[in-house]
Amino acid sequence: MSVRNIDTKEEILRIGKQFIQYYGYNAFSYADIARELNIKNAAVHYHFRGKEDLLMALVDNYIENYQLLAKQLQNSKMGAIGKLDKFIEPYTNLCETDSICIIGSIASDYNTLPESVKSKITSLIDLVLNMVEQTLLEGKKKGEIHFLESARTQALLIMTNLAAGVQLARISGKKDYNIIRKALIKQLKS
Amino acid sequence: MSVRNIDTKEEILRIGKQFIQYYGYNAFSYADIARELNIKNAAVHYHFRGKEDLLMALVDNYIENYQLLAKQLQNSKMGAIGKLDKFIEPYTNLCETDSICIIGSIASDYNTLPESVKSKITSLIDLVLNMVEQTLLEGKKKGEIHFLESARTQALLIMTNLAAGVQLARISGKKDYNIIRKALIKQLKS
DNA sequence: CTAAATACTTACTTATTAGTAAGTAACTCA
DNA sequence: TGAGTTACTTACTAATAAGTAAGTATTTAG
Repeated sequence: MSVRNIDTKEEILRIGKQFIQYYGYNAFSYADIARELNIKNAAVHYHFRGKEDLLMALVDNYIENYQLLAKQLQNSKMGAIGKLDKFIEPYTNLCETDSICIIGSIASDYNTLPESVKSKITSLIDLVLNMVEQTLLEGKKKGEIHFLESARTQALLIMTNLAAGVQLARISGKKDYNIIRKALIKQLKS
Repeated sequence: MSVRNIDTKEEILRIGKQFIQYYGYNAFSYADIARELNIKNAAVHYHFRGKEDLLMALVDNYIENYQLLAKQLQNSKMGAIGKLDKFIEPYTNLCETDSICIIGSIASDYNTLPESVKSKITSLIDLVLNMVEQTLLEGKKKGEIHFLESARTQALLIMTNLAAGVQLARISGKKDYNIIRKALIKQLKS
């Protein structure tokens, strides 16, 4: 080897994340990742024994990031709307690249995934739902936002609106996603 | 051939529909369909030249069915809530078999699909959204249901709640789907 | 300075994919 | 009755999938 890569493992994770959000788990291969990074097929297997391991690492990654976000939101003095914006922002970014969220992507391929991933994704959803729920409760307490359902139910509604919103945006364009996003915030404010 | 099948073509469509809702477009093969129907791979190709043609036929099928439903709802004397229930019912049935709706399934695999399908799925979404929008407008006019957003926006919210609701149900169970479904109806009634 | 560990490549295997060409049995209609 | 036509099967191909074993160059540690 002439030039060593600084961190191939992280690059594989980066591309893997991109691919799963753009193509879906069953529609990209180790060869695709290798091509993108100008390495060989087997190099990907060196860092992640199998596709299952790569997916597990990716989900772990998301869990870590959401745990971090949850802590940040907990400790932040930001208002509930601001916090929800922080939660919504990544979905808006996904739209820009015709990508969908990891939960939607995994849910779609769920019945073809190994058991290890199936059980891990449950904690990710729990984490996200709890974070939104807490933010909603806090905002309601402060009188900043309003909703009639339980915070948990409201969190479910918001999450499904966003997850399917980015999916819809792929087909009928970002306009529909933005309509959904704005309606969500508007409803909570009124 | 000893015994001729009554209608293999329709059987292929039936299984194809099942598979796309259960596994996703990129996770089932003609071999899978053939195995299920006890025919050979090539027999599937006889009825549908390629996977793309099968998918097109499936989407056409959905379009026909939704056109029929739209007409039925238009001519029905049923109330708006009853009509929405008729729209929601299939999603509830999908949940029972850990399946997701065709729009969600196609949206997830969208970036890997042939152009022909991509453009056709747009009309399906249009059809569904218009149907819900009209039902909402009618119900509002009669004072049967209430919502603050435009009927189109409200239709988008309902559709995304349901589409992602069935996806979520795969992972965290039917309970969450039912919470979403009941909250939707409750909100429209109040 | 050397042995082991790291980060790969080369070269392969086995399974599965979509798809096709050629053959065949049964039905259909003139 | 016999010449299509329909609905397949048999038997294949070329491409791609995930995955592995063995080799190699570079880095690190003692």
